[in-house]
Amino acid sequence: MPISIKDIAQKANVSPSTVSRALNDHPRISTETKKQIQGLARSMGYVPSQTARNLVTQQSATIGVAVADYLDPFYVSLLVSIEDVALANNFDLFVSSFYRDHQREKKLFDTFYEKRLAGIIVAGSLIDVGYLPQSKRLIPVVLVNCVSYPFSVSVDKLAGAKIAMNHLIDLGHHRIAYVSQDIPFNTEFLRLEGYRAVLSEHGIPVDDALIVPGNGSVMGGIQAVDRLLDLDNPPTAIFCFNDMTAIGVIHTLHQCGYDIPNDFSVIGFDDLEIAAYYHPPLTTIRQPIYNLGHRSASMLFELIQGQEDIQSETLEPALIVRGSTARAQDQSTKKGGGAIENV
Amino acid sequence: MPISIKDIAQKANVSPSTVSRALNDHPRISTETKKQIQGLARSMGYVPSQTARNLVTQQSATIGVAVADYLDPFYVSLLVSIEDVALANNFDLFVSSFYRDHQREKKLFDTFYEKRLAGIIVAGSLIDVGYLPQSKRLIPVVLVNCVSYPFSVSVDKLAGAKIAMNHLIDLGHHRIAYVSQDIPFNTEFLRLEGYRAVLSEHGIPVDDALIVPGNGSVMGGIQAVDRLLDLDNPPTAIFCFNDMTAIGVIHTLHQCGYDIPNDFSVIGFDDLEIAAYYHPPLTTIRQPIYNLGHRSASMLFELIQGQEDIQSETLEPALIVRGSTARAQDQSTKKGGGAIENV
DNA sequence: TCTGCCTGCGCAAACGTTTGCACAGCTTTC
DNA sequence: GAAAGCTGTGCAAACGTTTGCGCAGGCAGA
Repeated sequence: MPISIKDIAQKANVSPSTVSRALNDHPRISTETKKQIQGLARSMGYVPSQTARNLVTQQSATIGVAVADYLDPFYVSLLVSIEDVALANNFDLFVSSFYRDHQREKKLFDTFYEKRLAGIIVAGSLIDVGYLPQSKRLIPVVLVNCVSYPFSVSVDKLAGAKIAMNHLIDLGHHRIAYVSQDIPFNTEFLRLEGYRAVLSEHGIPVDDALIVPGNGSVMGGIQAVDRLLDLDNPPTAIFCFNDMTAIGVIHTLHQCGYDIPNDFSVIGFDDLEIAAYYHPPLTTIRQPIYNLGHRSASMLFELIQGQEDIQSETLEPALIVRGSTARAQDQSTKKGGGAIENV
Repeated sequence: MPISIKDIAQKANVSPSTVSRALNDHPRISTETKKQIQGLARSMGYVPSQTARNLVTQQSATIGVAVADYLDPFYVSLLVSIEDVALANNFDLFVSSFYRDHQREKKLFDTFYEKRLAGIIVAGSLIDVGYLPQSKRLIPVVLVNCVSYPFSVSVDKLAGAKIAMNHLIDLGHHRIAYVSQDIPFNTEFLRLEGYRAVLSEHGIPVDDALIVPGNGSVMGGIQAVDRLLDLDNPPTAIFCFNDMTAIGVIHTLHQCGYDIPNDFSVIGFDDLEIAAYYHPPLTTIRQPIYNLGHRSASMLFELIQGQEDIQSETLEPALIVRGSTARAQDQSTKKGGGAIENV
């Protein structure tokens, strides 16, 4: 039984409404009683109940954030940038991870709704447009990296994949593997599309054996390498779904005695903090994570405030060249063009 | 205006209380009306309001978790294990990071209290015993890694530091640096104490120049190396506050052209996932993170349920030898014992 | 002096639930 | 056949706030 506004009212010989007004700096209250009540509240250790306030005002100052997996630092960084915006608006965050499980994602959404949160941001959603009917339930939802949803902020994955592939091809690689994500959702498709498109542009046939499944984590990269090394004709470069995958890939190649980047070029996606500090430092495609979170949160607040003219946004990725990619060893001077048969 | 229990009541021609009982599987309700009301609720898209429920029952099924910094994977892993226990108890988590800022930590605690959460777990607290008077406010608080607090679960940092130091000394190192944490709180002191104790045990004088400040992040490790390499008589081994620091240390040593572990042995603390996948894989002191979170959460639930006989717990760390430490180059056969003067 | 406005405060309803109590109708027990 | 118990439901209070409305007293303007 924490102390309530009524307890203060009783002690101050005023009504609860006066106390409420005093604590909320209501204009129609004398400065004298205001001071007195505020002092009393402090000395009695009063802490307002958000629960009661939310119930009566029918709104809450917290937004829900669901991320695919907060063991992936990408999502944590995203969280931090979202938090910045939320704090600036005096909102706080209810965050949770659904561990890339769409059942848990749906359940999480219910939880958010039971808590009557002011709005929701979902990053790495597996149920995508599933939010369309749900969001009729009068609570704004912004999706991160989901272009099919009307209120979303995304990084252009297709462009990112193309930049990565062009980088590898510019280095003279033409036998390039792609380690994917096992869960087929849009950002995965776009990367694959970019992979294929760039190969075609350079007249390199797509070899399906070089497209191996990962799962977005280190372990996925490890398993992928096992498959790639078993190939009769292994790749010379590996484009990875994300940095965590790339770390798994490089780690395993190291374990097998290979040198990176001399034996294999490896490129990641995300540009996590660890990418710069890994050994070798990772060449990767940078997602502008801070902007991604910042814009998503800003968009959500615009929705909460009832703005109408809101449009999805797309941010551009960038190539960050570090130490995990290098010129292809064998036919390093053959650059692009022409249908080059595998060795 | 989401639909409420009253809307259902009206449609079903019963009282709100009947609806409430039907939805909560109250025993004294006919199976017939129960079925009908539950079906109606589903078809009308009813979602109960936790806000209202919490207000009337004066309790909530969510616990607050404050971590020092969720950019450090250690705390994220901790979160995951806490979440496991919470979910098993049908509670959810309100998590937030205070970024090693004690102002933000205090503010966070207020937020938790305003939300009238059922209990609180704080990991990496900077205000320690500050929770003693606060916790009189009838909300249970469990601290992780804070031995001075009566309800806490900690890893024996002193033992961990000693194990790390003994490992280095066993490898023939006697000029060993320690990269600390800048914020002086208890787990920092304990590591330093272990560092000093083991040196003394082996008759090695403590050289204060070898104790350099970090800050628990990669950047701290980077800056520490700059200072260590400037020394007239640099160390041959480096004991780091945690794995993130160790990564910064190794990265910088690599940048300077050194080989790890041949030129320098580096040992971390925590055993993050990345530790196993770094290059070289990190030798480190494993904190039993899963148990740490699991026991903390369990303890919190015991407190919530009003159990009385609750005692703090201490978990033991373990040495994980991987590739970042090796036998000292020069006088590798001199092992332990005797007062060995620095070269 | 009367009218009207402003100031400072209280009353009471409302938010959406839960739950103790009451009670009507039925069934069982002796 | 009366007493006692059980079953299913409704009433109303309660949780801790906020806020529209009302009102008393003071003050200014005419």
